[in-house]
Amino acid sequence: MAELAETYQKLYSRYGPQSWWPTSYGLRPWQWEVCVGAVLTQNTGWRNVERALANLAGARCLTAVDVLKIPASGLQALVRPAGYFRQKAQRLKSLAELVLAFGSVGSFLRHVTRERLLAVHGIGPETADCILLYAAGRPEFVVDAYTRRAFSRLGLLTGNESYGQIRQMFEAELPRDARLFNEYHALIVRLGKELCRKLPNCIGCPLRNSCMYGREVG
DNA sequence: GGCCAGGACACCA
DNA sequence: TGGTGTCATGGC
Repeated sequence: MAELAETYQKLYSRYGPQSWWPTSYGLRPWQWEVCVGAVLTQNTGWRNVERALANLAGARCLTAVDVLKIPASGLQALVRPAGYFRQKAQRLKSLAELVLAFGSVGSFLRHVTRERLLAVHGIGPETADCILLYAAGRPEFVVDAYTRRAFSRLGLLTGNESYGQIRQMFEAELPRDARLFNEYHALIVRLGKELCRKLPNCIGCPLRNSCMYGREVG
């Protein structure tokens, strides 16, 4: 499966560095903003997440302590643009509780385990891996809907693999390097946004003229 | 008006 | 264990 390393090189050549994760709303510390974004982006476009982050910043709800202090109804109103606002407000409070159980965001990121994150109601495997990779800087590969779609299109996945199977596939072949995993996931999302969702053999596929494997995609 | 977006969980067979 | 329904907003 050397294709995964080769695919990364081709995506990087095509799109260049993506430099995820954007943190520019002033939540503190910036790693907490990544954690909040990871929850808010669940099944939601990033533009709507940005509206919610701007609301939080505007209301000076900047830290995990602030999230615990604010009434649920107030937090719901702030995150409303990101959708599922009742669920996500509760999930942010649960995550803030876990963070503060470690004393600080820094301590939380150094010591929290993946299992401890997954034990939080509303934190699933992708959200947990996003937090570990993008906030804690740990080499945990993030799998999402784009990964399934793009690599199924390339014939490297059937589309029926579990989250853990896909994650293991990437982590087994690639060097465990957080910067690599960071860029790779972001590049996959960039590619995924260009792939036509409705037509598996779409002639407009961006891979058509620089196909990873020297053949038509589909 | 329908479809989709950087998921997770409850419920059921 | 796998399939299905639910949660919700905003852009196109």
